Amino acid sequence: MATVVESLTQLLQSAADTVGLEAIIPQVNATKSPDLGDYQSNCCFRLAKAAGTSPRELAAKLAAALPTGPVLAKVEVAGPGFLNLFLSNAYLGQALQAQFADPKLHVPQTQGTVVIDYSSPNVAKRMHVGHLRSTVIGLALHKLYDFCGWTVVADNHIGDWGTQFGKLIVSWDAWVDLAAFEQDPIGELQRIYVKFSQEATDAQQDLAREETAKLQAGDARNLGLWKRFIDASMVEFESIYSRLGVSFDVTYGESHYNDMLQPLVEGLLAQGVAEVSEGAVIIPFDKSDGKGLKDQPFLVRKKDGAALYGTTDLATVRFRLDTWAPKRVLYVTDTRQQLHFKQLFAATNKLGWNQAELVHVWFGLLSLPEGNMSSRSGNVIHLKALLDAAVDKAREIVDLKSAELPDDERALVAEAVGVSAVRYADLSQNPQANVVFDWDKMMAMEGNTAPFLMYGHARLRSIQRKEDLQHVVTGHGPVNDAERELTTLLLRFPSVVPAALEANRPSILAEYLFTVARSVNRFYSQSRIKGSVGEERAMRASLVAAASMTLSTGLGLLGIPALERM
RNA sequence: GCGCGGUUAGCUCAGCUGGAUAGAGCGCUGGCCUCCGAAGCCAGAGGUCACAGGUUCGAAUCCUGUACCGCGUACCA
Repeated sequence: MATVVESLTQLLQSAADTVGLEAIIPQVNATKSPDLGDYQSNCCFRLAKAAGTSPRELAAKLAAALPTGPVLAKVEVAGPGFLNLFLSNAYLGQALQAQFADPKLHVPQTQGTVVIDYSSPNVAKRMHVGHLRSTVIGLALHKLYDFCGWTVVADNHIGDWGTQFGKLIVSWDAWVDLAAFEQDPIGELQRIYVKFSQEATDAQQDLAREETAKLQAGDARNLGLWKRFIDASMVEFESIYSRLGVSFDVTYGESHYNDMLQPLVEGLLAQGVAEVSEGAVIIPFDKSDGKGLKDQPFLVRKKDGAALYGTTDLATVRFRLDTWAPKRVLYVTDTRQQLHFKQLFAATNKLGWNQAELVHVWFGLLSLPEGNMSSRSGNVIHLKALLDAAVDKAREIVDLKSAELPDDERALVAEAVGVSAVRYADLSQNPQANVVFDWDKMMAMEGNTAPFLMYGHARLRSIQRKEDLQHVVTGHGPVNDAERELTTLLLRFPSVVPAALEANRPSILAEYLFTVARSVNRFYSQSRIKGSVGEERAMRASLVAAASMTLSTGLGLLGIPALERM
């Protein structure tokens, strides 16, 4: 069965043919108020001039040619030429049944591989709230693409190579407290790293460069220490990832590309794409390479011969193309790297590496009220501390509201609710705006929050249990306003998910789910299942089933568990 | 200088492939649990959509300019 929009578009098209309009693509949109119908079309404004009439007259002709019947209950011409389309309740019921007979809820499926590069923290540092956005947005995209049929390769491109290791090695030799390292590896690494950046002498700085070079040349001792730092870091990262439900397919860090870098640069020089400038190797651009790229060359080798992250990223593109032949590659990082990726993409164009669509999914900066976050100055909030605080707060609420649940379940609920609240706080806002960290906002549990959405779902499931309802959608159409509103909203799911995916903005889905949850609350305050019988009961039970499936599926795509009880 | 963002209700923000009276949350005021979960629902107060032009039947949305804020802008990532 076609989706609602497809059906309406088709009806309009055939009406247009009847009237004698040619080659139009009539658009229909959801209305914002039920008095204006369920859908409306503005096509008459655009077409009137060519047809030699006024929009209103044309709308009247189209309305007359639109057959009311099984789909359309009523067509009205309104205002200066709007065409308001009212769907029949019976059709809405059938459309809902068809949508929920499909495990993918009519979300269009796409073939192809997408590589998603997200989270990507630096080794030897504790994850802080600044890492939240990439991780949480990246995970949601991971799930969205997966749901839409893509083959997803999630790659955690960790910062496990480069100059910070020389510094760490020098710091280790000078200051490490092994007992402290045993206790809290990352804490100790971070302590000595901060100490280095605050206190290192010039001699130590030089030594650090030497140690970095030795590491990259394969020095056994340095490699051993390096491995130790990474292992400790991965334990730390995993503890956060398991709470956030994140898992990667591969974790090729920057180190993985080390051997490819010098041959790559030599190749670029040989091809004439790169050139030597001021002792360094650059890929120069002019304005034909992209807006703002003039005089912004891409650096691929420092004058001391070392590679830098541009080099690594270029090698990474090549490796990903060769390994997975992706159709699309997403880089989920903050706004500060926009120029870098613009340069990287322009460089791949010059090289003819056009097999994949490379997309920088960027998000705004998270700062603290005291200013920008900085690991060095200690002006950070650790992710674990934030999650723990949110879980503690959730626990208080669960204890208060759901004392009847067993203790261990309350603990699980608190963990799910607290972590989800934090996750949703970040997911639900415009990713491209900068935000100032706010404890109360991150841990809010009322209003437009994850707990609100989870509550909506849990309550639907509770109704199903208490009323012993089947978890299926029959074809009975809605009757009252709340039922119609919920139905038409649920029918929009198949267009919302691809929209969120194509914009690479999970917040589009989050916002939709919020409106669904509100509609659900209104619905069961107006339409009681208990005590209802016959067709009315079947219809309401269907809405409960359809809404709970939509919420659990949608929440799942955001990485939020849809609990049965909370 | 150039590039990329931001500016909408007291506060935090949606809405930006142009559409009919600009929406939420928090806070504030007032209702709703003998009734399937009140982490909820209903009602109310609250807005020159930064400013100025332009395009259009129609602009918070598109274009141009201005102001203020943030970020980036060759050897860190």
